[in-house]
Amino acid sequence: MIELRPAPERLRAGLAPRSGMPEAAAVTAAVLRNLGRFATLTAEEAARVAALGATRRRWRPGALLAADSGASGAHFVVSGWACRQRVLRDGRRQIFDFIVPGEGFGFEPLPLGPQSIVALTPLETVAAHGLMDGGPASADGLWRALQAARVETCARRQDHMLRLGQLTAYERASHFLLEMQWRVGAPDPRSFPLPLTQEAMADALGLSVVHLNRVLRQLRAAGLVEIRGGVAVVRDAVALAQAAVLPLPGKAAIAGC
Amino acid sequence: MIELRPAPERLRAGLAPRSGMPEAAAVTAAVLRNLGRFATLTAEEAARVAALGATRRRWRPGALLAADSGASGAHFVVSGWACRQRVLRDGRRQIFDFIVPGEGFGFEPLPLGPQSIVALTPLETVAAHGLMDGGPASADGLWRALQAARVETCARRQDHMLRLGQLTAYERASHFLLEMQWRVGAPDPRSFPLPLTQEAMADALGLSVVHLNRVLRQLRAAGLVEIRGGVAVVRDAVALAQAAVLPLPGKAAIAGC
DNA sequence: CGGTTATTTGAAATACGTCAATTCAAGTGG
DNA sequence: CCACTTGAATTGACGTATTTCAAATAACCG
Repeated sequence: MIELRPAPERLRAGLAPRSGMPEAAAVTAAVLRNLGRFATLTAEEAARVAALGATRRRWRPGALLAADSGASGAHFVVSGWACRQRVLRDGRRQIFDFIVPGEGFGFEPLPLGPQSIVALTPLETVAAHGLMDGGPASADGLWRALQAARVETCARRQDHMLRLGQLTAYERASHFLLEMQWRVGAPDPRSFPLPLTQEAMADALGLSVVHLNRVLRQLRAAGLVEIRGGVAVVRDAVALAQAAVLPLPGKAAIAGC
Repeated sequence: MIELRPAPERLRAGLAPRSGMPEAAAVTAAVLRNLGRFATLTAEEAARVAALGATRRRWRPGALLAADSGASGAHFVVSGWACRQRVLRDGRRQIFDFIVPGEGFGFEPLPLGPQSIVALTPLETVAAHGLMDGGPASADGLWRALQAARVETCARRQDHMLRLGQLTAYERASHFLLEMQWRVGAPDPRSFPLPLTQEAMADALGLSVVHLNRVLRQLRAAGLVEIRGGVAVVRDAVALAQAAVLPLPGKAAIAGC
């Protein structure tokens, strides 16, 4: 049986080529798209975000973006994927959360404890300095979007705890993939970029790589979802949601810290 | 072999009798002790907290203190234990966190998500309304204490994720007991109140009751810790800490650019 | 193309869950 | 003080989910 050849760039799926736009704005397109999910921004606010493009910085996979007491300031990831994680002496690591293009980190005013933020793919960030200069009043939409994003992050953490504590491996994987589909929000609802190694997913879901691999094979065999070349293809969204047990924080479901 | 008889009140260990104090202040003693862990309060601030005693309210085990979108306001638990939890349709439940005497809930400005706060023992709360009237400046110590408590809560949640995702049952139980010892901060460092059923602990740690029971038996047999009559007795703190696999800040990340 | 890292698969070990029953402690009412 | 009840703790036997070990592809990268 002849397999279709996966796309040439495997782990670059998070890097979207944006050719037709003015350079500065193109950099922060993902950020605008993401913030737009939470609140509508005024033209002035959008311009303020676009201006951040000047501070672009590149990182390679494995780079440490921020460490423990991370007073490194607020940033947005404009392309590529990162994660928050913590590593034990014996090598076990727990990934607390992934950071996808358009999302930020370091907005918490206080140190968050012994965690570090690490690039999982080639990555680009921009600094979020001065975004809120002038206080909440001067940029209401921005402020509300950032606030809402933080709330959603909290909700996601709860979902993650529930996954780790109560769901089976099969349910965990399904639920995780659904969450990612919803977060990444690709134009085509039937597939979305997922430039993660199985090892990274396993460390997030609290499973061994081997077992995650088997579970993914099950999902593939059952015709629910298929991951190939850094892209996840959803073949049966209904069945996938059913396998995931938990409803996603799609609408009114939102959690506090 | 004759066993010592456990204390008569089994699950009441969280209810400390405070007889020698003036009534109003006695109610909130646990709150003052807890906030004192994070910042020193002025006499004026302490009085403000003590005044909350007038709003005392009682709940019985199983009572629902706050529900999903619970805009029920901020409260302190002054005696007894509660938890934040979420229950699945099929009955599985994940306990996200326990709330011990002196700790508060509902301080988040935003709606709680699909979680509820439930009493695990007979419980008393006071409302925290008006605590911060006049803004942060008027009660600096209080404000810093509450802020620090919130940060600690976040850190605890990360610890919990790490427990659920990476630690074995034995390690989970050890780590959990250590955390509780530290939080409850009893006068005698060799024992502390733990008025939780094994079912509650199991639901927090993502284990079945039966297996948790076996793990606790192992810990007892190994001479590390013993739970009896709602009180945990730490017999070998060093070995317990060792079993808990104290996690360390993430490294394993390449410093790159 | 060769070296490296990721994915995939098999077989065996084990950690953990389920089912079912027993014990134990505390409460109730006679 | 003694049946009787109820809920929690405990234990055994057994099934299953998940891990570990080991090795073989397959994909990627310079």
